[in-house]
Formats: sequence, structure tokens, C-alpha cells
Amino acid sequence: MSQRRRPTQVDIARAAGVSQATVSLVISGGAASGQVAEHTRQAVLDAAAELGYTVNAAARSLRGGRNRLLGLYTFESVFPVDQRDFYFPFLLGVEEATAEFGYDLLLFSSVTSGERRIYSDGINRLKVADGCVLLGRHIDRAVLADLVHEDFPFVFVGRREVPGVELSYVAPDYVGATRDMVRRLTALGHRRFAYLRPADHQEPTRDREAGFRQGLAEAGLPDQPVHELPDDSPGADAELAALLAQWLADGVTALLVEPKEDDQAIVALERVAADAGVRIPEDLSVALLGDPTRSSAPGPVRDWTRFTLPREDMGRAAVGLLLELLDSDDGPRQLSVACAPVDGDSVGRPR
Amino acid sequence: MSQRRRPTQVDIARAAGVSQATVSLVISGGAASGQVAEHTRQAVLDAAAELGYTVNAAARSLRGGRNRLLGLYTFESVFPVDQRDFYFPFLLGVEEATAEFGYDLLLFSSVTSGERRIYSDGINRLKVADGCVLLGRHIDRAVLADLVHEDFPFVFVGRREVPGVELSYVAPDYVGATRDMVRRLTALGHRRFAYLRPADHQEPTRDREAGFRQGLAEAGLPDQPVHELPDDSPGADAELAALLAQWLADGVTALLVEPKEDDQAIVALERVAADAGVRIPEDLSVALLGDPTRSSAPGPVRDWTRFTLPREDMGRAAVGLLLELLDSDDGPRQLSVACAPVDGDSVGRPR
DNA sequence: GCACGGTGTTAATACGTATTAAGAACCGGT
DNA sequence: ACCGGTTCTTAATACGTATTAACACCGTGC
Repeated sequence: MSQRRRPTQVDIARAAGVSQATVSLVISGGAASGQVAEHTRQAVLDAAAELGYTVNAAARSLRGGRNRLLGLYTFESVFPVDQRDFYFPFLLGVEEATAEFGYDLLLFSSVTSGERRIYSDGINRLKVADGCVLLGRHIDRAVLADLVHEDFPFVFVGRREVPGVELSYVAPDYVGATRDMVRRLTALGHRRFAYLRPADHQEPTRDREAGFRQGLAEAGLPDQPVHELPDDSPGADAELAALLAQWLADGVTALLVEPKEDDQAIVALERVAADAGVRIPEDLSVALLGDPTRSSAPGPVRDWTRFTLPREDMGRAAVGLLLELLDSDDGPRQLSVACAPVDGDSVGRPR
Repeated sequence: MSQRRRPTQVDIARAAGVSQATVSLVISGGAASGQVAEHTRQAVLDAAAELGYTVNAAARSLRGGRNRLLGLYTFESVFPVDQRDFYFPFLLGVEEATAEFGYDLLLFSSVTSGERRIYSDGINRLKVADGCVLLGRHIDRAVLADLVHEDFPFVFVGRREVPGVELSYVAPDYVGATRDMVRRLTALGHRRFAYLRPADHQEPTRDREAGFRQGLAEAGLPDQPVHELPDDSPGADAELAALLAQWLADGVTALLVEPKEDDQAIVALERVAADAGVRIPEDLSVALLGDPTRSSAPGPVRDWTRFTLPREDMGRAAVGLLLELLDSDDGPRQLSVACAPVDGDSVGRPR
């Protein structure tokens, strides 16, 4: 492959008999390009095609122009190209909306020195793109603050807080959806609840819990116990069995569970309930506060009562919000997306 | 988005009492930076830290050339983000290898004026990336020739020929795999064959057919009939039933089928054989010359005897070849990838 | 004292693009 | 003929960085 110098706008200008500034007006196609006469415009395009011209993305970025590239970056260790990945539908929504808006999608998946990072040697790699959608549960909050400080346009998928800065994000309304789930359960007659959440305290977890407490307060019920999902250590089943026994002894008739991104905890819950002879929903109603992942356990899959977050729609909405940010001088924005209830069959009237 | 100006190397230079060139030497850390005195270097780093300096990647790229982006473009009308898409595994392989080599992957999926094209107003959009992997069965051969003429580095996935130019590609060895399949069937005792192929005459179809004829010649057998897969028009089943009847009357004991990208033809074949009371493989052995797609028909899925092409590996190999092209001045290259046999249960001894 | 080599810094420049104010040409009205 | 407005093009400049040859200074040897 010969390393021929690529043609620049100066080359096009010479070939078309105009100035480089005119070439730029035509090629960049902005509002000012309307000033250019049609015959001049055509001469420039002909010359560009003949010489095989294409824009130098770096030069355009340096000058503050746009490359019509939107980036996608995840803080998770695995890039979401596996269809079973929780984040895969977000990628589909992002890809679809990006294409529709006439942008190409840049997957920031490169690994250097065994790691994938936004900042490498102080250089923000994301700036190759005009803006970026960010995914992931376990974020680096310092990196987010850095992105805000350098005014790099991004939209995070999910609600996140970083002290001292305001972020743009598209987030499911977990507060409302969880409150509605409690409302539904109390309408069925449930008065005693238990609640299982992941051990970390990320914002989505805190939002669901806030919705839980709102739902209880609405129904005039006292605060009720919140527990952490056991991890997958050897004693986890025994721990869960003990919790289950305690709940039943306390008169708990409904359990709310925030699913993790794998289905291990839900599989364990079903196993422990079956071992204890507890039927779902006859003896204990169980509602999930989100979608379970595709089950990797053998056997029929339960149709859980839950709410579902529209992941593809959220990916699309993130792109829409990001493009709004690119087009305006306003500050960070937040968008809330409703979750949809799914009836399922894991909830019934209390015994 | 507030428009605060970010600190530049000129600002650092002023704060440290040195020139911008000295700042650049320190920050870029190349071989030449060893010339800078330690106390000067420290003053620069202190000033950079105090002012919150980060490198502008676009300016650095403009000065140096490459963006470390590899592109992916498909000539198919749908971008392969659906996991059932024939091309999805290629995308997975491309993404994985691209990340490993420290490049980010740019999906050229943008749609303008209702279309997705490489050349728009004569401008090659792919050139935002350093090079590009191309996919698709129904290609625009003129576009490929244009890419070659402008020395744009690309690798096509699959063997393709364009008059007057030589292309770089990674291709399955369909000739060898089909010849081996014929060899296997003749070893089982089959002497009379029928062959079904798609109606178009793309290179992969021609390669398989060449392998078929090689296998026959090896076994000292005369040429045998080649037919086109019926389309999905109303009379297609009748047409296929007539062919089946003719084959059986002629003593055909083995059928070779090149699968299309959908499974419609294979579903039809199974239906027609069952209607005619022809059992596979007892009455007629059937071997597929490639992978069938995931079946959309209800019921158990047959384990077809076939060869399989390693689509993810091919995606990876395409990236490897593309990076070789980027790093060398040599001309176009071709790489052949072996297909793996799958025993399946649709082939047996002739009656 | 002069010449040479080594060390350290910098002025100048280039990379390729986008923007803007200025200039030129043209047209219509008075 | 002159003036003002419109259309179109362009000279000049900026964006932020990396590179290179030139320069200044110092030390050493003759």
C-alpha cells in the first residue's frame, strides 16, 4: 500500500480554481455555504471527487467543526456486543438512532496496555467523536468530572451524581416505577414487605429504594426491612434461607427484588424457596424491580411480575439528548424515561 | 454547554516561564524531551497540573496523521447488529481484534437522504477511518474499484473479483470444502448427485460449484446436474417437488445445497421431502455447503451434515490483514480460511 | 584568545480546516 | 453618474500541537 499524500483542501482549491476558504464552505456544507454560487460549488465537488478528497477529521475537530461521529463507551469491563449482555439493547438503540440522525457510531473498545480507558497519558480519546454516550454501572466518577471540566459533550445512561458537577443523563424513573409496584401490591392487600437490593449503593439502587419508601408512606405503612442480596459465596444459600425463614415468621407476604445484571441471585431465590416448600406466589409474592437477564439455568423460565425498562428506547433517547447538547449552549440536561409494568405470574393476594 | 476556554500549551509556557516548544517537549515525552533540564521539566509539569492541562487530541492527530480508527461497512441493506444476522459473527470478530490491536471501531451505519453509501457527493466517507473492513454479498463493484484507485486501505470479507483491479480479501476455502464433501459422499458410496445453488452467480457460489466439479472429477464421475434454488414465489414448492421426483427417478442418492442467508429454501426442501414421503438421510442424503441460518420454523431443528465457516475468526483475520496493509507498501493481499466439517445426521449410505 | 563540542532553549513553521471581515462585481433606483 | 444593497469570493487568521534548525552559553583543549 503506497503512502501517497492525501489531498487537502488546498489541492482541491487549486484544481477548481478557487480559494481554500471556498472549498471549505462547500465541503462543510454549513449555513454559510449557501453563499457559494452553484457552478462554483459543482466545480469544487468535481475536483474533490476526482482527487479523492476526504476531510481530515483531526483538523476539523481542532477548528471546532464536527465529524458526524458519535461515540459509545462503557465503564464495564466487557463491551456489550453479546446479545445476552444487559447493555446490548442500549447499543442497538444507540446504533439505530445514530444512523437515523446521519451520524456514524464509534465504539470505543480499544485496549492499550491491557486496559480500556478514556484518559490515556492525559489524552481524552473520546474527543475523536463529536460527543459520546456512556454506559456502565461501576463508573469512575473522577473521569466524569474531568469530562465535564473540559466541556466534552456526553450523555450518561442512568442517573449518576458526581459532587461539584452536573451531569447529563437519560435515566429510568425507578422511583416512580417502584412506588407503583408497592401501590399495586398494597392494593392486593399486602401489608408486610421485604426488600432485596445489590450490595453496592449506586444511584439506581438508591432510586428504587426511595420509591419503595414512598410507596409505603402513601399506603400509611411503617418502614420495612431492606436487605442486601447475598453474593455467590458458599454460604449464600444458607443466608438467603435464613432471611426467608425470618420474613415468613415476621408475616412478610411480598418480596421486592432489584435484579443484578446476572441472574444468579434470582436463581438462588427460586431454589431456596423451593427447598423450604415456599410457593411463589401462593405463599410469597415476589416482584422484580427491573428485568431479569436471560436465564442460564435449565428448565422453564418464570414469568416474573416486574417492570421493564425500555433499553433500546433509552439508547435512542440518549442519542437524541446528546444531539441536543451538541446544538445548544445550554448546560447539562436530564431526561427521565418511564418503565413499563409487566403483569407476570409471581404476584398474588396474600394468604 | 458553557464555553470556557481550556488551558493550552501556550498558557503552560507562560506560567512556567518557558516557550511552548519546551512545554511540548516535556508533555509529549518523546526522545527529544531528554534534552530538557530537570528543573525546567518540573516547572512545566507543575504549571500543567495547576492549570488542569490536558492534551488536545485533535491537534496532536493533525500533527501526526493517524486516528487509530478501523471502519466496518456492509453493502447489505441492514447493518448486522441483530444476532440472527448472518454477518453478526463477523462483526464480533472484527470488534474483538480491533480492540486488541488498540484501535477503536467505527460502524459506518449513518443514513443520509434515506440511503447509506460510501461515496456521498463524491466524498469517500470511509476515510475518517485509517482503513475499513467491508461485508456483504451484493456489492457495488464500481465502488470497490474506486476505493482501490484512491488507495484506500480495505479488506473485503469473501472472495470477490472486479475487472481491472486486484482486491484484498479474506475468504473461506469453499472450493476445498465442497470438494471434501463430495469426497466424503463418494467414499460412502454415492455416485449420483444433485446440486442446488442460489440464483445469483456471486463468487462464493461459483467457488462451491468448482469444488463440486473437482470432487466429481477426482472420483472419476461424469458431470451431474446443477439447479437453482427456487425463490419464494407461490409455485416454488411444486417446482422443488418436481425436481425431487426427477432426481429420484434418475437414481440420485445425494443432494448438495448451498444455503442462502435465510432458511426459507431449506425449510421448503424439508417440507417437500416429507410430503413426498422421502426420508432424509435414508432415502436421500442431504449435505449443506455452509451453515444454515437459525431456523425460524417451529419444531425441532435438524442437525444438518455440513461444513461451517468460522465467521468470527474471519472477522479477526480481516482486521489482521487490514493492519498489515496499513503498515506496508505492498499491494493487495488475499487470505484463505479453511472451513470445518460438521458430521450432522442428514447424510448416510445410499439405498 | 580562539575553536569546537555539548547542553539547553526557542523562533519559526507546518499540519488541514473553519470562520469572518473585507473587497470586488453587479444591479437597480434616483 | 452616483449611491446603496446584494451576491460571491477570498485574504487573513486561528485552532493547539510537534518538530527542527538556530542560537546562546559553558567548558575544554590547543
